[in-house]
Amino acid sequence: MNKLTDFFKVLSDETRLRILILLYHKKLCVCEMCGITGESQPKISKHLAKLRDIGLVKDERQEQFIFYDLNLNEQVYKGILEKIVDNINDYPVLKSDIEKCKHAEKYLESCRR
Amino acid sequence: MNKLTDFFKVLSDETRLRILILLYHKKLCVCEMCGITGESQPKISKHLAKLRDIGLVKDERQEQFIFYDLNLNEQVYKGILEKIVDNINDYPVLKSDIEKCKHAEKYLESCRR
DNA sequence: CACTTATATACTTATATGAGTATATAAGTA
DNA sequence: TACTTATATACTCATATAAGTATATAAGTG
Repeated sequence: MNKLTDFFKVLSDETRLRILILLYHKKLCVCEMCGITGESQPKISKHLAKLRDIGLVKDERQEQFIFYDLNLNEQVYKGILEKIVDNINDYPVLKSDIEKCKHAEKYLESCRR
Repeated sequence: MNKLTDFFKVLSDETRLRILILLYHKKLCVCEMCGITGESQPKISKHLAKLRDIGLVKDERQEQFIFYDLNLNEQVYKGILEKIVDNINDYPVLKSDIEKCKHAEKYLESCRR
């Protein structure tokens, strides 16, 4: 059951929740996630590291960028994220993130600030 | 969204998760929950207090006992608990709790140890 | 009204967690 | 091979959290 409670601990942090909901929709690289969420790179990277450690995401380098993708083995986890997405209108921040992620590429250029 | 992340923080503690899944099945008093889970009374009470504070459970006195019941306003929350229950075979502790809660009354007598 | 019982809370302590800043690493490019 | 860029990690500090023990409270009972 630790795996389940650990999963909920992941979701209990807003930044991580935003990341997971983003990745639920699209494979993204770190600087895209920074751009979309407005959070700093170390912050995003650190949370991604946690997600990676417990196997919820996987990373893959594509040229200069490292792209992250969901890696949800358990059906339960997928179902829970799905519940949130189904009620996305209740969560404006998540909804706005998803909108922005449709044009994620534009955050690639502006990666360096 | 804080409400959502707070909900997940609730679920990230094993004791609270056990309590919520129990209450999902049956209205219970504190000492029944202690008996079923094997956890101490202050521990259970403290976690119930948190659940009460954020409005996830409601309490009601019946004679000597104070019974707790789920108070899930949001459909999302109900849906998430449902996902867990649907996969209860993956979580032996929760499954055993539910079994025990079918005979919860017997923990009323033995409340005082 | 004293006593018991069920539950709640206070206090202490140990541990975990997250943020920010600075720095390291590793791959790509000139 | 030096330089840049993208990402990861280390370090520090402030805050949050959970557990255990002791104690308070509030209702019921003799």
